[in-house]
Amino acid sequence: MARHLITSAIPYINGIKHLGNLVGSQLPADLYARYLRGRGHEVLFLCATDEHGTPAELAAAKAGQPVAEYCAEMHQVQARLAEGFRLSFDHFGRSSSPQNHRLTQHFAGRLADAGLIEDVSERQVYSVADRRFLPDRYIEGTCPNCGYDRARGDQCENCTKQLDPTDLINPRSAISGSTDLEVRETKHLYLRQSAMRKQLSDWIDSKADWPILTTSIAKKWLNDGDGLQDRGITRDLDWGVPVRRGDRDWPGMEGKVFYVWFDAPIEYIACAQEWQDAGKGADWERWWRTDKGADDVRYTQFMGKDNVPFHTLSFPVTIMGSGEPWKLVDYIKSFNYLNYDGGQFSTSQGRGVFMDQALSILPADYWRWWLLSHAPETADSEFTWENFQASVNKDLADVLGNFVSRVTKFCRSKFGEAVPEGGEWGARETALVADLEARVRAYERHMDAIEVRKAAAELRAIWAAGNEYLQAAGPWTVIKTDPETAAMQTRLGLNLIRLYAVLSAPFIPDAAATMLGAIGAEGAGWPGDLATALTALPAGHGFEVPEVLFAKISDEDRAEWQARFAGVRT
RNA sequence: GGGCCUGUAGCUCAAUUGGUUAGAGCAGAGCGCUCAUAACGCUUUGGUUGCGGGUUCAAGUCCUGCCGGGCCUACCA
Repeated sequence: MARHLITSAIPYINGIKHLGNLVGSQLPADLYARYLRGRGHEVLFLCATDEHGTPAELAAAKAGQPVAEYCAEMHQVQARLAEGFRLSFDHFGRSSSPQNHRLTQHFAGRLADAGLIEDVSERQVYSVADRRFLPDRYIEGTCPNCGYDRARGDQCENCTKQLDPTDLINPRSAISGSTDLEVRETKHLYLRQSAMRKQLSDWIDSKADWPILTTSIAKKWLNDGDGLQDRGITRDLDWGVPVRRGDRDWPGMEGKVFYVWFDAPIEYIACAQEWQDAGKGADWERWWRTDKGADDVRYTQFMGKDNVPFHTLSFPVTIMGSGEPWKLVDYIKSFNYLNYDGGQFSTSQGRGVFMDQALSILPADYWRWWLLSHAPETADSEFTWENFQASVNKDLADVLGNFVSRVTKFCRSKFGEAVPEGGEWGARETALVADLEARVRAYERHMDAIEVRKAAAELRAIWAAGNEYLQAAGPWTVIKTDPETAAMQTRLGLNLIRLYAVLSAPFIPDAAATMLGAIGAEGAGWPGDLATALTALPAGHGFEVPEVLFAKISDEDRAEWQARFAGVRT
């Protein structure tokens, strides 16, 4: 059995995430983690909240709270929602943890010792009224190119021209609207990514099996213009990891913090320490240090495409540049965006369905199934209520839910609530087993390759095979003339429920648990040989008819939700 | 502007990386079944693979030019 380290891109702290965020990283990561655990592998699945940066400070200010308090609260909110969606993190950490502070400072020290950090003096816009330096996009003004009066300091959204904040006419703070701005000199640390360009390039080139989306973004950044640019890794903010060189002060950097994108990926590592410190495990370094047992770990990261540059370039520079034997990522699974009904999901504009709203409408499994079976793997995909209703009703209620229902109810009415005895498999059963053997192995291949949509399609076909078999076998007719054979057919049907529960658990864990509970097979393991797996429930084994697994979404429900979520979240 | 991705049936997606007659699910039509959440099964209609050239014995796949959609473009994270 292999050991798998899995991390999901860590969600930003400033609010509740929407379904697009969920399907882009945390949900597929959970699918993979659950699958690998199901196969018996040792898994460490980590996620955390990303808590630093200007937006967090502003969100806290807006909420009228100290930023630390705000982040602590929002972390709890996100943790509860993660539980609600059954995200099976081994630990859900915080990038503001003391462990991450220490580790971030440690990495910075190592990188400085290796000559990969340099001081750069630069001029930045400072807002006197806000008493802070403003990131480019927090400065608004009139576009010198097209005259649009709400152009941002990095780019004009109207004419798409890239801008420098000092280009803007009548610049003002996007935070307060103040025009009391001045350009001040400030010193920052830069990570000399350019010095490792060759090493990174060779490394990316060696990853021929990565999704095109991942490697093409990485190569673009490596080769665009003058090649990979160095990157500022410090900011003039209060909230963050104070700039220190390991455990020493960093002269000239007093009062500054590391840039959120420097400390956020390091939290993947620190999170393992948090996991251990929380008493959930031991010896975290055997997951992260190749000199301490991690050389047999396979490390897989999940993220939306916007995160790819940081995971293919900046974080690897941090790891490689440290000169220490930290585990590098083995596979990066990246996703496109999920759109909402003709436009984008938007956190800032409150457009779409958010995690808390989703759970207030329907249980997690409904969302998990739709989102995963429509994961934006090759291109952006789109959520519509019609499609959601159709998929849920057909796949979950009709194909799977109704199968469980018809088998258990038929058995109860004809044989009672125990697996019936008698009869032997014939040609039809042997053919079914052969068909399922091929399908289950195909399902495993897709899951191993993290081909999410293909895996979902195969799983659905496996469910459908049960209905096809029942229809062809017709135990409700056979029982009139040959009760023994009908008993055998019904017994196989009950065993199929057990099989389906195990196979489906990564996608729909709650329903899978209900199914296993109903047939009294809670400890059922991953199927090896299908003939064996489908005889696991012996004659005489008791079961119960479960409640309806999936209720259908009515046209009225759909219309009501469609209307409710047509506007913006307030 | 530059780069990348994408365009296949009414809808959502496949197509073993250049190889028979382009396949699934949904929706539509017909038939069957009656155990089941009016569920299930079988059959079936539906495609000039965005458009035009080119390479090749062979192109959805490669090249090229248009047209459309999307993303990224380094100080939001």
